[in-house]
Amino acid sequence: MDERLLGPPPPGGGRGGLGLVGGEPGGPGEPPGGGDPGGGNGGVPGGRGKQDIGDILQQIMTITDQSLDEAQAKKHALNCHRMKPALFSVLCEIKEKTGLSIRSSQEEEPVDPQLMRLDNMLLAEGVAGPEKGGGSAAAAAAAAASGGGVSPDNSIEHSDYRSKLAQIRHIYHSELEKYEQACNEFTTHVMNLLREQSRTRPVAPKEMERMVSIIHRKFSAIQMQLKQSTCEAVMILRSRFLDARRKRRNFSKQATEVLNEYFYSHLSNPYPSEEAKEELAKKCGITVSQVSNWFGNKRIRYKKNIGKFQEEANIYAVKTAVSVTQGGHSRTSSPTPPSSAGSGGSFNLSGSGDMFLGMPGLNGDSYSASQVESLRHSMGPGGYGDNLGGGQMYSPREMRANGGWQEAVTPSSVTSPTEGPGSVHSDTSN
DNA sequence: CCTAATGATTTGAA
DNA sequence: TTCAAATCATTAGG
Repeated sequence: MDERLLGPPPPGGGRGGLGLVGGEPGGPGEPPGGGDPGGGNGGVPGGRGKQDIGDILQQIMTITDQSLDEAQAKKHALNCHRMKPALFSVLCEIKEKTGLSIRSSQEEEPVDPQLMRLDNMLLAEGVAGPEKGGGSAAAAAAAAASGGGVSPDNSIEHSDYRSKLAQIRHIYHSELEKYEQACNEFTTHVMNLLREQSRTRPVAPKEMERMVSIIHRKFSAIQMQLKQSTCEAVMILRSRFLDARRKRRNFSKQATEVLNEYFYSHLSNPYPSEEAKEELAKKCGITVSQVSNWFGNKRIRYKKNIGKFQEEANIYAVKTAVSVTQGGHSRTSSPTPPSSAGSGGSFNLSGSGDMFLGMPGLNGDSYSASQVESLRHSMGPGGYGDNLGGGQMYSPREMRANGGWQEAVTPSSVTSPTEGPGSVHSDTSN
């Protein structure tokens, strides 16, 4: 007979999906009064009222321990309970009193500075922001900035870099979209939940907003992680592709030619000014810092082993001498390396600054830096070829030059047994 | 594979 | 900041 009261709720009950939007009014719940343990007594909210509310509260308390099915049934019972309106109003009152405290502890979003940083970086890298256009534009800008706008080999590497960056961007966006979707889904989920609950207890719209903002905050925290790892990936990519040390390219023959020309024609003061560096960089299709690096390396390596660079020095000395005496037009721009200059141009050298440049080559280790210096001094400041190229401007460190930019090197070191091209010095006496 | 050459980076001084 | 010096890491040639 009353089997329905004891048995489990029929499957057709109020259980749509997760029971979110439940509340089927026509569900096979208890008949009126069925949930009333005390029975009788009509709807008088007097003496028994308290106990009724306690009952309901108990149901609420235990609801979490129940299976969903039962919970569903109880919920329905709750909604249909005749004391529900009373409970509702009580809850409203409670809420009224606590509402202020809730409200005061919310609504302040300081916009995480770290998130801003990440956003900015992703935007700058072209990962975030407008799809293709922004990305390629940023990459192109980076290429232009680093390569001075030339260098075809550079662009190949950059295309590789760009494709990898695009990959990252794609992953980033799809993940972001996924998160967004999940966030929206979850938000509607919670909203539905709240809406349903609002039939049982008072739920202010403010509260809903707060809930939503909490959810959004949680998801934005996840997004931040995504952004962070994306940033890391980009950084790694950058370091792998843009760290020139890892992927070093030798400068083009022409570039080294230009640089060497400058170096040997300013041998007395091989410190190009900022302007000169810029011009050299432009001419060579490299960056200014690369020019600086080159000169730094050249100076130190030249100084360390002048003998080794004699031939080179001769070559460029000839070139500059020729270009000077012949009114600027010379084979400096000719693609063929002036290997013939070493032999064919030797006669020409004796007249220009070659007297000291050629000597060491003949004598091997008999020269010394001080000799070179004194010779240079005897020739007057600037040495040979220093006036090449017209508007040459010395860097502020020019004073160093006359004192000898290679003064630091000790002449004895050249003749010391450890170096000298000709010296053998085998100390292996064991 | 070994080695020299070479561009870039690091370190410390001025 | 720039430079010298030492060092690293890659490239090129044997």
